[in-house]
Amino acid sequence: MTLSEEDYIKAIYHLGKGENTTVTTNAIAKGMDTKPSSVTDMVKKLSDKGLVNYKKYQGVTLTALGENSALSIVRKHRLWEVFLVDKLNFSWDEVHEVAEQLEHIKSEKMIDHLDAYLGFPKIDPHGDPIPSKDGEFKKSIKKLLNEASMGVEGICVGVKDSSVAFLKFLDKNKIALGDTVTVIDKEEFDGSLHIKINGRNMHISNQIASNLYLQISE
Amino acid sequence: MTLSEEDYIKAIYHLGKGENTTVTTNAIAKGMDTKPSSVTDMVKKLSDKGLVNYKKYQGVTLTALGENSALSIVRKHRLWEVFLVDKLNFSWDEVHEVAEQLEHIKSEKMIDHLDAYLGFPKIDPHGDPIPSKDGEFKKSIKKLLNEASMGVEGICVGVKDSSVAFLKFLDKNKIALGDTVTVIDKEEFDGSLHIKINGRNMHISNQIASNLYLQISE
DNA sequence: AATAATATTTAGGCAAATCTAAAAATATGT
DNA sequence: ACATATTTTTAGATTTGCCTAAATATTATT
Ligand SMILES: [Mn+2]
Ligand SMILES: [Mn+2]
Ligand SMILES: [Mn+2]
Ligand SMILES: [Mn+2]
Repeated sequence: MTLSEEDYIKAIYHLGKGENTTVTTNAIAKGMDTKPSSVTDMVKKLSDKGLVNYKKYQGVTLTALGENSALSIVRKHRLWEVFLVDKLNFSWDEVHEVAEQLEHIKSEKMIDHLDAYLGFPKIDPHGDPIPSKDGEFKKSIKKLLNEASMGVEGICVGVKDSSVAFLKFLDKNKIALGDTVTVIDKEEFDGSLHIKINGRNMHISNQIASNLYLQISE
Repeated sequence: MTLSEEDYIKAIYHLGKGENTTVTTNAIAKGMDTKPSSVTDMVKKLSDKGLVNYKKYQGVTLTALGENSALSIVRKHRLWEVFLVDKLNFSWDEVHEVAEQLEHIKSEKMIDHLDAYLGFPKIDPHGDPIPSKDGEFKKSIKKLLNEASMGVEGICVGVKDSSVAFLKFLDKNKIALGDTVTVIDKEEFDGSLHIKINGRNMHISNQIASNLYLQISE
């Protein structure tokens, strides 16, 4: 598989939301910042190679082979992201572009050794799950904290409001990315939440809760 | 610079022996396992970009810009080789092919952080020097073992032939980088050498001796 | 059901990097 | 010095991945 083919397969996988729903030509073009005619060309090629199911005007789905390939690329992408954050001190918002390149390096031995070296991580720096070598992983959902039901547990993986004021507030209150959060109780009146964060009980306003993303694994 | 341009620039650098000697079209073709006509095409392109000096039928040399680029690629290649050996437990005969891919990843921040993470190594797993960020490195004072005089003692710091076959031969015969070698005697007839390596006596052919670099302690 | 709007495909072309075959320049040998 | 051999360049073709413009299919609207 060429670099370009890999990027298409990965895009089709993501646009199909991990589940194998049909993806349209225009959606792929938008997702990859290219033209629909280019997508048609490539989709034919991928179909010839048995990576996607394609019938004119009907959109595409990944074949079993295509889905395996997609998971393998996603695995590499996310393992490299962990490497960049854990070992090279990149911050979570700097890794994507580099991982976009690293995911195409071809060496099964390298990626397996990297996996072991990183301690077989289960999620990447954005809280997304890392498929195992044989393509298995837990599905997870990203939700705003104020939309999580009572009792739900998740990992804090991002902010909606990235203003300095908000980030300073989080810092001051020792809320950081990667923290484990459990929803203990919700106040009907003002939408505020009682949560447990890294074992510590806290009461946070709805305004805060509606700007924190939680990754919830099923 | 494209991946292919980078590989050409690196090949020209190596064929020029690190010194900036003129390199011929055929030499590049051989070194890169491609055809002379392809080399001519690419060399024109590199010349247009100011990376090489080129006049028809006269061969090429790197410009200052070209040499800087070459050193930057060599730096990346060798740092990744150190990473693979030191962190991912690759052996020195397995790293070249993967480093050939990794050297093209574009992120200055990543390579500088990698350098620091590896502890600013000065040589790669084959004993070759690693250029610093600004393209400086100590020219290696290494000498081929078959060129060393009798009685000379040195440390094995690199190989000239880095083919898998040769590296495997060395492993099998327990010859490794860092080993201390003393030249006991030289056979005039076939150029073979009697050496002492880590206290063990050995008789090696001229072919082996002419592919092992020694750093001689004066 | 006919028309308009949108989505998708086809046709034809371009740039990068490669190749083969032929032509031109350079180097070598007597 | 001249013929021959070798090296290098040119000409023309191919593949991959992309593009624009035009044609065609599908979907939405009246
Ligand atoms: Mn990519
Ligand atoms: Mn990620
Ligand atoms: Mn390379
Ligand atoms: Mn090396």
